[in-house]
Amino acid sequence: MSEKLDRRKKYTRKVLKEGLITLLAQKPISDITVKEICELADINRSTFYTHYNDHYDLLSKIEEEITEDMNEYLNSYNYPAEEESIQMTRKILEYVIENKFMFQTLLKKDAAPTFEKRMMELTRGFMMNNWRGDNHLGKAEVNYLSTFVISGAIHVIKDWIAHDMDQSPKEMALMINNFINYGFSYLE
Amino acid sequence: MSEKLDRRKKYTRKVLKEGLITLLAQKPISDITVKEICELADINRSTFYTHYNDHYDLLSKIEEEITEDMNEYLNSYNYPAEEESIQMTRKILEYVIENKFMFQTLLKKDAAPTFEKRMMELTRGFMMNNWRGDNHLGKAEVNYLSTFVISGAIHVIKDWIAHDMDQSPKEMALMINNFINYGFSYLE
DNA sequence: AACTGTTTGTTGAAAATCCAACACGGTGTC
DNA sequence: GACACCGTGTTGGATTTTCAACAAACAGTT
Repeated sequence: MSEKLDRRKKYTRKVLKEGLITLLAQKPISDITVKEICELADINRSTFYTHYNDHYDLLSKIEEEITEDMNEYLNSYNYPAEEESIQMTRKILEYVIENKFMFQTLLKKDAAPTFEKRMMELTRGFMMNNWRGDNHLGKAEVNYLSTFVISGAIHVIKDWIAHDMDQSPKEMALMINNFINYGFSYLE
Repeated sequence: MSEKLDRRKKYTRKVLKEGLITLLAQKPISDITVKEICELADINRSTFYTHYNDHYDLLSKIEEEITEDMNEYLNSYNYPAEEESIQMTRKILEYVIENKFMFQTLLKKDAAPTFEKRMMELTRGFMMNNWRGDNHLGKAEVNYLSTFVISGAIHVIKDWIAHDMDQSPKEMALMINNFINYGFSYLE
């Protein structure tokens, strides 16, 4: 599954990714050139093309990596003495805080529009698996509702990021959870 | 004179140097192994040997680089409205401050004993060239005196570093200069 | 429309690095 | 002393990156 990477490959991809992230903090992906990324990363441009098709490809690989990593984190340790539904939300927020800069640039308006979509899907999948299992309703309806609810939650998170994460993850998790709960109460 | 370095060489040498400096901040050069440096720098050990003979060699290259760089700096721009003899000392201190961490580790006791010697020579050469030219005395005596004076000055700088550079470079330059002047007044 | 400058994607050969393996010397342990 | 362990320096072949060059697409200027 995961190819063996020798040191050089690892390094090359690392600095190219860092380079793109840096540039994404300044301008949207469409204004960024491959040449620019390579100069910043101090990597020969021809090397770039042995790893990625273009800078959009590189961006999607970055996003892929983050979502994979986040997914792993979400499925890891749980705080034992906390209500299950709050835990989930809290862990998501913690992960966001850990990768503050990354999320700030990738969720920024127009910087990388696809990232938000990925986050939606990941978060939704996770929630669908872990939310209290008492949904005896039609799958379709539940799915649509979760889209509705999670879209709202994600945008609250974006707001939170925009306000430089003033509230603690725990605090925010409680609040967002109330929103989500209220949304799901539609089913009852 | 200076060979052309392709990106890879530059990078390799850069991280190896950084690695050694990091380790030197923790223990003396004699306790450091080549293997250790390579692991920290994430560079294959065989590559190390294509650049340096051993870690002492690497250290000397580092020192060489610093002294060259410092020499260049010392011969650069002068503050126009300041007395010549103070300027010199001040520039030296400024350079030290710019490379604070480097000097702190390299001048640390037992970390790298040769560095001090290099600094002595460099500083002395610079002073001999720039000090007021009214020395109609025998070269030999002036040389010995300068050794005496500069050795004192360097150890004052070491003290200054050890005290985390509380005083400003300008302040220190004035003070050290007074010491030096007093030393040279021996000749009069 | 011709011109200028810039980015793109691709190529081939040179250069550098990686990796695994080796024999060797030192150091400490039983 | 025999033993295991670890760092050393070196080698050869595989892999990767670099560099310089190229034709092509594109944008902006006059």
